[in-house]
Amino acid sequence: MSEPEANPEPLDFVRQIVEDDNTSGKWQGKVHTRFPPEPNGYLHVGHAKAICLNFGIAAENGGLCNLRFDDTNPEKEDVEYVESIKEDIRWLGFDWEDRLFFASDYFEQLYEWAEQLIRDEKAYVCSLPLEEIRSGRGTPSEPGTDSPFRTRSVADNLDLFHRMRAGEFEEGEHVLRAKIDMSHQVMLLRDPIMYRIRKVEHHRTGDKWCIYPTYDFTHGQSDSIEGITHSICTLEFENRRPLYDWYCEYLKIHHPQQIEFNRLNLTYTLMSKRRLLELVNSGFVSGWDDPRMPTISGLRRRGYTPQSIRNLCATVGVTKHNAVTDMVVLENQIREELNQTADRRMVVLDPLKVVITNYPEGESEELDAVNNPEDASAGSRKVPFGRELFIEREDFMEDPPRKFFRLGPEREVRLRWAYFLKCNDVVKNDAGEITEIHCTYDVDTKGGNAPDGRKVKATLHWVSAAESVPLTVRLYDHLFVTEDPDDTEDESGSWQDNLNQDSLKTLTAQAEPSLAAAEAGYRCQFERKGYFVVDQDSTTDERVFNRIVTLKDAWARAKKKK
RNA sequence: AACCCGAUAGUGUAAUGGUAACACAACAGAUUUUGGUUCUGUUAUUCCAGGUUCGAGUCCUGGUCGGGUUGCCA
Repeated sequence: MSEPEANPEPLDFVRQIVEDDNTSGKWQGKVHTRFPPEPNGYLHVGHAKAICLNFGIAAENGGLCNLRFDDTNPEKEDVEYVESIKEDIRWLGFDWEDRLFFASDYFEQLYEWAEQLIRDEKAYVCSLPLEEIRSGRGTPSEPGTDSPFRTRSVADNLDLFHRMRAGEFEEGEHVLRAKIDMSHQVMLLRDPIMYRIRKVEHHRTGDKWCIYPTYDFTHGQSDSIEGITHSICTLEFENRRPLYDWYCEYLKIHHPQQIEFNRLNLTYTLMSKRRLLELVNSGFVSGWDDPRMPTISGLRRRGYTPQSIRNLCATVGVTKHNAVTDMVVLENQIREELNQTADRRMVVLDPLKVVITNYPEGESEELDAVNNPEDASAGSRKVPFGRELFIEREDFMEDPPRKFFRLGPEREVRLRWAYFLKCNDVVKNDAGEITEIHCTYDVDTKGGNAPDGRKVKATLHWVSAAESVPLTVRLYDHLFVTEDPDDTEDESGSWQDNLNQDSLKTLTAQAEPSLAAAEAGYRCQFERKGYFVVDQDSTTDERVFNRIVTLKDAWARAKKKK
C-alpha cells in the first residue's frame, strides 16, 4: 500500500525542526516567522537568503511571515532605509500583506515589561560610567564584579527609571540592567543592558522617547507579541539565545524558538552593511544601487532577476557552519535563466572596420536573424548588411596562434546570419596599428550556409558600419580582486587595498539598429559577449547598457592557461 | 587556560546506525550558424585518535583546526 516516495526533496535542518514541531503539535500546527531587518542600510543578497527562508518556510507550511523593522537604535536608522527594504522584498517576490510591524510600536509595552522586571527584582538602574560597566564585566575567563547599584531598592529603581524616561538625566548617566549573574560563563548574561539614554530623534517616534531598549530586550519580546513560533536568525546571534530565553521566561510571555543558520557569503565581495556603507560614502561606488554592489538594489540594477536570486538562495543550502559560496554559482543562475529567455542581439564592443571589396558600392540589404535559438517563439528580426562592417577587434589576428579559429589573412569565417567572409588584405597606419581589413564575401553563402558544403571554424558577430548605432556600455567586474576581501598581502593591509580598480570600464560600442529604442530594464544577450541590461541612466540620445555577466568563454580560459 | 557553535571531493550541500552521493568548478570528448547552449565521460570526499556496535560520516570520550562571545550596535 505505502509506496516509498520518489526522492523527496531533503529538508534543511531548519525546515526539519519546523516539520518535527508540526508532527509533535508543539505549536498546534501553527508556523509564524518574521524577517526583522534593522533600517540602517540597504538589503544585500545575504538578506535575500533570510527572506527566502522565512517567507518560504511560512508559505510551505500554510503559515505567515511578518516584516518587522528592528528599529531600536535611532542614531543609525532612517526612513530611506525602511522604504528601500520594503521595495527590495517586494521585488524579490514576497508579500507581508498587512503584517508590517516596527519594534518601536512596542516601546510602551517594553517599558512596562522593564518595570515588571524591576518590581520582580530582576532589573536595576546602574549609574556606573560606561568604562566601569565594561571593566566590571570581567573577561571570558575571569568573573565580573557586582555593580554597587545592584542592590538599589525597587522603589529607587522605579523612580530613577521613570526619571530616565522623563529626560531628567544626560546620556550615559544611567542605564537599566537585567540582574542575572556577574560571574556567568556566558558574558552576555553578566547583567546586560536593557535601556540606555539617547536624546536622539527617532525616525518613527520622533522625540517621544529619550530612552531606547537594546536589541536583546526588544527582539524576543517583539517575536512574542507577534506570536512568532520560529525565530530564525543568523549564527552570530547564537550566543544571545540564552538571553532571548531568559527574558521570555522571566516575563512569562509566549516563548518562540530561536534557530540560527549560516549566513550567505560570496567570493569577491562582502556582506557587511558597515563596510558597504563605507564604500558608498567613499565614493568608490555610485551608491547603494551601484551595479557592483551585492545589495539587492545593486543586483537589480546590474540586471539580475528576482528568480535568479531566489534560485541562488535555494541552491546554497542552510546549515550551521560558515560557508563561502563561489560567485559563479550566482552568475550561473542568471546565465541559465537568460539563456532561455533573452533575445540575442549583435553589438561590437571594440570595432574594427571591414571593407568587403566585392560588395557593390552604395548598396545594402536586410538579413533575417534569429532572436533566440533556445526559443522558437521569439521569432526573428531584420539586420542591415552592407559593404562596410564592424567586427570585434579581437576576432582578427594578423598572425594567429595555433588554436585561434577566428579571422586572419586568407582565412574564411562566417558572419552570423549573413555570409562567409574571407580576409585578403590588412591596412595599417603609420604606427603599425591595423585600421581596417579588406575582405571578400561569398554571395552564395547568404544566411550562413555554403551550398558546396564547406565548413568554417568560426562565426563572428558584426554590425553594418553605416547603419549601426552607438551605445554606452558599462563592463562590470568583481568588486574585489581577491576571493576574500580580508586576504591582504601584509597584516597592516585593509580590505580596501583589495578593491578592484578595474571593476568598471565604460566604452562606446556599435550596435545593430534594433537596440536604439531599447527601454530601461530590457535584457538581451550581446552575441558571444554576455548578457546586458538597459540602465536607468539611459536617455533618448544615449542608451546605456550594463553587462550583467559574460558568457562562458572557453577561448579566454584557454588563453589564460598559457 | 572560560563558554557556545562547527568540520563530508576545489566550493556548496545530501546521506536521519546499513553500498558515501548531488550541484557547481576543473579536465577530456561529441554536437553546434554564439569558442554560448546541449550531451557523454574523467579526476577527487567523511579533521585526528580511541570507544560502543555485526556494522559509524552519523552515537560516546579525548584531541586538532576554524568561527563566535569581552558594544550603552543589530
